[in-house]
Amino acid sequence: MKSSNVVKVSFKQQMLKAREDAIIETVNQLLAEKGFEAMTVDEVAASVGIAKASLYKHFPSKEDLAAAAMVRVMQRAQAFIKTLQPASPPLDNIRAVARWTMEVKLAGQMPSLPSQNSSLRATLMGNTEYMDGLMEVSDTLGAWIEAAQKGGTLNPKLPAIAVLYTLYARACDPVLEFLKMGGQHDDTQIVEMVLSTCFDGLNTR
Amino acid sequence: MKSSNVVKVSFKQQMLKAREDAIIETVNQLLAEKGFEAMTVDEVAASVGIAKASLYKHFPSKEDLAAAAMVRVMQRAQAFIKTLQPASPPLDNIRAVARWTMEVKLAGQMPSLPSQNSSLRATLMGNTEYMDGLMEVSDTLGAWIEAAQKGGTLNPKLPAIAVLYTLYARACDPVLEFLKMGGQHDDTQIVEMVLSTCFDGLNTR
DNA sequence: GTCTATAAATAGATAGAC
DNA sequence: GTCTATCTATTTATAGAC
Repeated sequence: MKSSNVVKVSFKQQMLKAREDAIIETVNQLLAEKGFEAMTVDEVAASVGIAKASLYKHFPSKEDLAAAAMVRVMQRAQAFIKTLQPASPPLDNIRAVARWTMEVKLAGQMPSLPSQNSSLRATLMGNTEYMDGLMEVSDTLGAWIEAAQKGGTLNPKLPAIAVLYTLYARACDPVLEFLKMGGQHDDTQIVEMVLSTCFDGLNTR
Repeated sequence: MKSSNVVKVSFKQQMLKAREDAIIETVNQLLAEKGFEAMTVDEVAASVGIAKASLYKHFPSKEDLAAAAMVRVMQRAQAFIKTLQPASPPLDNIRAVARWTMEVKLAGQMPSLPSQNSSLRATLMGNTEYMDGLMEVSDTLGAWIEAAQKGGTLNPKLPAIAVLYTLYARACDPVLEFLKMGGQHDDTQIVEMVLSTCFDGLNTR
């Protein structure tokens, strides 16, 4: 009897999680496509295929809805970073993260960060899961950056924080979509080009 | 009598233009601060200090209001480019444009480009003034880029269009505001750092 | 052209039945 | 938890007096 209950509850929870995953997936896509302000809860509900009121049973507000999607992306980033070899040259890992970020963006799955004074910003900053993830990622990348600078592969004259921000900025680099719209290059080529401009610069070497 | 009329009309038109300039100035600032979707017409009216209905006598829609601000920025870019010496090394002029773009952005006067499927996008693409300005700027920069690539100062392996997009992207580079928020560097230092990452890359040279 | 007042549409969010 | 129906606030846009 007890174990039966446990199983039932677990099953229900699995269903719940599956649905919430579907919701977050949709929100993620809409955030990447049009941003937080332009995305409407009606759209989300229609796209998921449930009533708007049902959405609000899962998430208390539009901000929390978006925050859940941001948390998921952050978790994916953390998961990807864990697949990298700590023993690899730091620059290799840094480049791998930049490449991953751009691939996600090109796949239309990178939610654009909220602009300066969005209501989403405050929600995100109060979201422990998101902030913890952000800090963990920043710590890992920061260590790699400093190691690469000491190792002489990354320019040691740049503040490490500037390098870190430059990496983060690949998540919202419009060059990727511009080049994709041009139709002259496939995703792989685009990623390689932007990687080149990012690490090697525009000038001749 | 006739000349008096002419003067009167001209004066009225000057007043009109002055007011519209003030409106556009405000819109420009709001666009830079929060983007098109988050900016409201009420805000604009309140900030300018006139009634909302009066705004609509000047501009037929929110999109046209924003487009006017975008046109003005484009005109400023064109004006700045005209101050540059055609005989200068192309790379110098390219860097000057990049620097100017970032300075405008840091001053909070660079409206963020509308995301992929914004209603503003369509309006802008149908705005001859804006599109003509964009093409003129692109032609000038494009010529400099190709000259710099032939001259061996810009990496000739990169498609010129990719270089052009990379320059345009400085107008919405979040690294600038991130570094500014950090408070560790002044605007001049920030511009120099981002210029360095843009043209020299993150790697050691 | 500027204003007050008001439409008309849409947004985020909730009530309450099932 | 899901739904339909509704609320409340806000938003873009207009009417109409001056």
